[in-house]
Amino acid sequence: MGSTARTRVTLKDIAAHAGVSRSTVSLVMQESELVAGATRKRVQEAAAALGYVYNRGAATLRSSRTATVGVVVHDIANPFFGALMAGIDETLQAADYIPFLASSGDSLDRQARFLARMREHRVDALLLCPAEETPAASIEAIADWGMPCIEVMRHVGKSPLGDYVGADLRTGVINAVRHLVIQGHRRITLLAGIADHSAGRERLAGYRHAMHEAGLDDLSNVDRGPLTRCAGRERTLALLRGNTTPTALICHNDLVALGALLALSHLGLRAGRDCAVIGVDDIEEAALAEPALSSIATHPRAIGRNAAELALKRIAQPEGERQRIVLEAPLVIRASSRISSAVAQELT
Amino acid sequence: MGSTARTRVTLKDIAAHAGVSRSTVSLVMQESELVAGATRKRVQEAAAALGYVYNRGAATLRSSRTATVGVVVHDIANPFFGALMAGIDETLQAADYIPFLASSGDSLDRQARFLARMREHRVDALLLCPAEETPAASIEAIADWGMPCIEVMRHVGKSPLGDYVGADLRTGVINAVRHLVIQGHRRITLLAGIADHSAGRERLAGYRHAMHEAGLDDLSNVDRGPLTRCAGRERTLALLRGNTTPTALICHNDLVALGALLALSHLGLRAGRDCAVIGVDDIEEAALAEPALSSIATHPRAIGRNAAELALKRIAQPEGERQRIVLEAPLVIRASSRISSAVAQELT
DNA sequence: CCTCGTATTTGGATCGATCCAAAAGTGTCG
DNA sequence: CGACACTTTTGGATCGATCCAAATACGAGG
Repeated sequence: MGSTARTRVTLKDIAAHAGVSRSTVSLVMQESELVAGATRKRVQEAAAALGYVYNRGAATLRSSRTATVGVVVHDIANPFFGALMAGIDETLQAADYIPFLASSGDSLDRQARFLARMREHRVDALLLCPAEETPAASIEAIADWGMPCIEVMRHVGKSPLGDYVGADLRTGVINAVRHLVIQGHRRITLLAGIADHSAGRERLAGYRHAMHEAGLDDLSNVDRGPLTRCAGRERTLALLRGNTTPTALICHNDLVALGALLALSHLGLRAGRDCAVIGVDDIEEAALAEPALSSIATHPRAIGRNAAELALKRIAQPEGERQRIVLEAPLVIRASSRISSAVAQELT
Repeated sequence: MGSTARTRVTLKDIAAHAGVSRSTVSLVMQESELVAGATRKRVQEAAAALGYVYNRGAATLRSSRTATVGVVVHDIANPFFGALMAGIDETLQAADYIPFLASSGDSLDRQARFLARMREHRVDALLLCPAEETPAASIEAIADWGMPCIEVMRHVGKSPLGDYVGADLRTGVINAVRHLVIQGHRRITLLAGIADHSAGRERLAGYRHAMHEAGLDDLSNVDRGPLTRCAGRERTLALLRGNTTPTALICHNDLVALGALLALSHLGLRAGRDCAVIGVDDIEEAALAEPALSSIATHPRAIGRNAAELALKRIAQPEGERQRIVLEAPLVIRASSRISSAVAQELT
């Protein structure tokens, strides 16, 4: 197979070899229906014989389609975004698109630099988990560039400006609170993050709504802090040493919840019996924790798939009606929030 | 800021606005030293005033540099590869390069499709964790295409054909076995994967070497199976129910090891006291498991950084001498492999 | 003032595809 | 046989940058 490094094969070479014009070869490459079957075959054979490699850059220059999509996440090392990316990759691969990836580290500066680069590369669309504090103007600017942008998981402003794909965390948290209330819990604390973004606000709204519904407004308690496993452990320890200790914790994500489980076992308490714990995301680890962790499942892979599909649709119809896809975030009940260890069940 | 959608600004427009030629503007964009300071400033101001966006596609057509790099991993949802990717992204961002990402799912077919696409996009280099069973010919073919390729974590063939970045798992496993032997363990089982690739062979070589060194050849026991957390649990249960039960387990990766911990606690046994467990990768979760998991640290982020740096170097010097970078994989000793719970220490 | 070397600037060709309007080929039918 | 409709094919212009050899500007020295 090893070919000698001769000069690069272009459409012109194929045209000469197959006895047709450049234009015809181009049409074949674009899988156009215009060209006759016999001709198409001859051209394809010539291309194969010469070892032709399509030059997408050259095609882009004329047609301004790149078959690429830009993806920005906060931190690709976080398993949640890994799974999200897996869903995106899967869908794009099937459509012969390829993702450019960047981690913003929740820094506006890095996000801006990446966006500028994506613009230079003329990606066909952008999948953006906006960094904290991203101003609405940035999203509008992207639209202004003529670049379709899908906001994923978070959106800037009160409600999404354009296309959006996320999980229904509000309902998820409401279900979680109801599930706890039914079991007799009254002092339910929300372990939230510090930053103020849509995904955090949704959780908070669900929590407030459900606590109010249960007549527990005056027992509402929101604890704000960092969102790592370690922080979850420390914050839980602090809460349990306070004077009004909660009987149940709803955590911003599973990492924090797993930290909370560590804190409980460190104090010799049993999650579920002594204090209920519920996380968010239902990462793989949740089911295998000891005791198994109840969690509001956000299905990152499915979100990734939906977001990528929406991006492809928007590329095809740039002016189509904007969509807002909100996937269900069902509560998965496991031992960490059950007094008795009855069989696992799911609430919608 | 919202500009109306007028026709796209090109070098020609800037040239007209600044009263110079296209060529001069081009030189400014390339940050060439040739152009006089005053002219440069005038051009830059004109570009800013007109809202110019560099068209990298057009530049590529002529210069055949894309400022992109292709990255192939097996599964981006795996936290190990997430961390690896974070290191790659970090390094590339600093150099104004951008990664294309694809998950091969360890499928040769998907890998081949992605490689073909990368070729069409003319990436400047490739970072490849080769899928299982990748033939050496594929790697040679990539080189033949004139595309620098860095093998990461795994390499095809006995030893790397070209550039390679990985971790010294052989020494890591040797240290693990020695650490166990010193504590009196003799029946040490290696929980390996099924596939035959370099990373698996290195672990095995280390294991065989150290067992031989300790005169334990006839007690060597390699168990092959799937590499998930669940599989780790099941495989450990099966081993402990066998007739010659191991007193220590060295697991292919931390996921398997965490599964092993679950199995032990399920049987009412305590890891470290009743059976030692050591994993590979030292993922974040390892330190927080209960009991804390000993692990051979592969530092995926550092590997990602090194691999990306090597790629950049190879782009600058395509014909430079091939490199083989093998990072240390130190054994991090925690409670899961210690009889007494002495303070944590590290072995090199 | 002219010459020569160095520092800047420039026009035209070029990279490799697509687009478009027009040309060529094919078949049907009065 | 010629008109007409329809299917295929084609040449030239074009996308927006870079490359290169040649032109020009500038300054110092004779």
